[in-house]
Formats: sequence, C-alpha cells, structure tokens
Amino acid sequence: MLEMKVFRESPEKILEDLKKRNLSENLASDVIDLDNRWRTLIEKGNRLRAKRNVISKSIGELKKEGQDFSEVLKDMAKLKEDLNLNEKETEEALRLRDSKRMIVPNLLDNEVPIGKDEDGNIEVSLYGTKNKREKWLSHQEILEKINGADLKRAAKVSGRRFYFLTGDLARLELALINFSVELLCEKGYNLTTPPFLMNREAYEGVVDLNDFEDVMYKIDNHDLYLIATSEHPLTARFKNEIIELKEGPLKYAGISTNFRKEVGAHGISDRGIWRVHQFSKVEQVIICKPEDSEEMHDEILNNAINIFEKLEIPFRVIDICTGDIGTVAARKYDIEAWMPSSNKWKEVVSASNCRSYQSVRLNMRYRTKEGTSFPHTLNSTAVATTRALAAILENNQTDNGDVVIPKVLRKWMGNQEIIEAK
RNA sequence: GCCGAGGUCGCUUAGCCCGGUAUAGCGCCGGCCUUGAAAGCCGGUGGGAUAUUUCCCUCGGGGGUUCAAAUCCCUCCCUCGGCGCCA
Repeated sequence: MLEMKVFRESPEKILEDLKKRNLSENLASDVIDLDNRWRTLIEKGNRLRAKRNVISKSIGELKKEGQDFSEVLKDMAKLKEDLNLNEKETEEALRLRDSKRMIVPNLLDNEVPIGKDEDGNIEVSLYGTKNKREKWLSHQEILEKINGADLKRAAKVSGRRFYFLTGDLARLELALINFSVELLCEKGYNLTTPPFLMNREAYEGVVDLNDFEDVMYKIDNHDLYLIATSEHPLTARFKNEIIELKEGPLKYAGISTNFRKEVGAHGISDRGIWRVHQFSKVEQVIICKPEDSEEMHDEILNNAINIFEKLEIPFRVIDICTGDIGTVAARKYDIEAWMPSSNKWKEVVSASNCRSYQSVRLNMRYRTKEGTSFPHTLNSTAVATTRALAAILENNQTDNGDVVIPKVLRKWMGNQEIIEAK
C-alpha cells in the first residue's frame, strides 16, 4: 500500500505508473476523491468532539458547584446525534478509501523495463555452461529411474501435484536446505522457522489481495491460511511495531514448507515435481532503511546467484518488466535455471524489493531522528527444493540415467557422489 | 479445554476499587555547559486533521452504559500461573 502523502503530494507519479502497467487511472483518482471526503468529515467530527469535550467539562464544574445543568444536557443530546452520524460517515469514507488504496500497486522503480508480459523481461546475465548430450531425460523420467518420488500414491492420499520424496532424493532435499542455510548463516542471516499458518489481517499486510483466491489455502472454520512462503510470516512479524534499525538491516533466513493452490496452472511442463501444492524453501527476508534497500536487493540476489553457481547449474538472471512484476514489488529479478529436456530457462528464484509497500500496510515503522518512518522490505528465494532438485536431476544426468550429486551437497550425503538408476 | 491473575506511549511503571487533562523513571532527540566527552540542568518524545496553531484521537481489539470511560458492564484476542490433555 502506498502512503497517503504520495496520493496527496505527487499523484502524477501514481498515474504515470498505472499507465505503464496498462491499468485504469481511476484506481488512483478514486482514492484521492475519497480522501478529500474523509478529510472534510474528520475535520467536522473533530469540531463536534471539541464542542462535546468543552460542554462535558462544564457539566463537571456545574455539578461540583451543585448547580443545575439540565439545559446543557439538551444541547448535548443534539450534539451526540450529529456526532453519531458523522462517525458513521467518516468510518465509511475511510474504509472505502483504504479498500481502494489496497489495490493500487506499488510504485515501480524507474529502471524497470517496460513490457506487456513475461516476453518483455530482459536477460541481464548468464552463468555456468550447459552440458552436452544427445538425448535429455526430463526430471520426471529421472525421478522414476532413480526411484526418487512416488507421485501416484501421493495422488491417492492427497491429490495431484503432491509427492512423496523418497530415499536419496529426500536426503538430497535436506542437503539443499542445509547447504543454503549454512551459506546464509555465515553471511549473518538469522535462521528463523516461522508459523506455517497466518491470520487474515496479518496476511493482508504482505500480499496482493487476489492471492487469497488463487494462492493460499484457507483452514475451514478458522481465521487461518497456510503460508505460501516464509516471506509472509517473516515480513508480517513486526506488524504494528516500531523497530530499531540503528544496528543495520534485519536479515533473516526463513525455512518453511510452502503451500500453494496453483489455480489455473496446467500443462505438460508442470509434470513431476516442478509445480506442486507443497514444497520446502529457504528464503531470505530483509527489513532495512530506504537508503539501504538497493544494496540489499543486490545482496540477496547475489546470495541466490552464489548458491546456484556452487550447485553448478547453468542459469540466467532476468530483470522483470512492468507487465510481469505484479502488485507488491518495485523491482524484481528472477533466476532461471536451464532445463535441458525442454530446452528452456525456467524460474527457480525470485528476488524482490518491495520498498515500503508492505511496511505501510503492516504499519511497521522504524525510528529516525525526525520521528518514525516506513522501512523497506525485501525477499528472495535462496533455494526452493523441488525446483532445485528438478534442475539438478536434469543437468546432472548421465547416459545410463544416474544423477551426479553436486559437490557442495555431498558432505550432507555421507560423501555419496552419485544417485544410481534402479 | 477449565480456574485464577494480568495487558497503560519505544521499555518499565502509577492511575482502575471510588468515572472528570494518562503519572513517573529509563531510553532516544535537541539545547545549555565543555577543548572534547561524561555528569548535571532545561525542553521535546505515538497517530490524524489543519486556517501552522489550534483541534481531535490513542491505555490489547470490538461493542455497551454515561454529559463524560484507562477506570463500570459485555465480548473476543493475547500473556503468565494452576489443573486437564498431549508429540
């Protein structure tokens, strides 16, 4: 959510952005109109309340002196009526204003490339070298060969897009988690396992409202949602608080299972464990002063780059364009791993700078010399296990269907070097 | 889940019984003093609106009683203690 002062002082910035995103300018002008209405009403209400307080005080005095105050009570009755009406109107105007304000997307960084959809994203760098091979098996074919997952029976007990990870692959998943957690802890990130369920109010602070329909699972009869990423609880953690950033940015490595509805997603490319309803992820979350956020964005992206370099998977970094960036981020980079079986780059990491969009919604502030201000929040995948596993399986396959375990993961696999095909 | 005690400004705390301007300390910011610092002293300290100097709001959340609610009543949330259940 954007601060009201942006709507009041520089609405042209918002309008310009809405144009870049191909969205209606009414989104912003509605907010401005409703804000004016609210301000008129609040001013009137304050005047009425000031009057009430004066009368109320005078009643106290009259009572103390033992004098009659029945006349004053009549004025008060009328005042109360006016005030009741005013309060209803004020509340309604504010509620409407903020419900409109909630759906206005974040202001984009000027550098975000202009584009209609994901085709407008720009490749900024390439890492690693692609292995050469005549024929590439897909990760789901390899899963079968190495007996790494049981999708069929997972469908029986849970439904499609679920999986049992088994044996060496389950172990490899833990290795990926351990590896990335260790890397982040060495860089000073505070390892945190968050709650996996969140209430609606906290959740509204951190996501696009459409996600309640398309992404998060709701628990029946409870005000609780399964988290889609540990970014959500980690960022919402300091809701309604004033935090200290004197000693530098707050850096967290979150570890959680993530639950996603994945509505509307179909297709052959989503087979196997690429797109699933549940997966583990190590996530980076940073809360920092506005002046530090660009540097922090580079840092979390570089951490992710570092992880995939060490895993020796070929990948590229792309700069997400205006049409693909979504509601919350001001700037976003993705890392796409090379998936040789489909001859495509596919998303494994997303690193966003959300600036103050989430902190305004959460009413999370930090102390400055002048008072309080809204910090910036950033998040990036370190490793999402199922997708990283799929990338490892494909890129590290051998002619007979074995999989070479990345060197950096072997210490968590009892120095095992290969997962053999059965 | 049951019983009891609690939740007050960034932190700690008084006020609650008995309704009438939310108290004090710490921290922080600024000033005086100082070669510099500390100490000391003085002032400030959350949110909102605004005619920019005034008003309003804020005592866990919501509702109610009242001219007036931190204070009384109802309800929900959370914390602590005891009991129960339990990986």
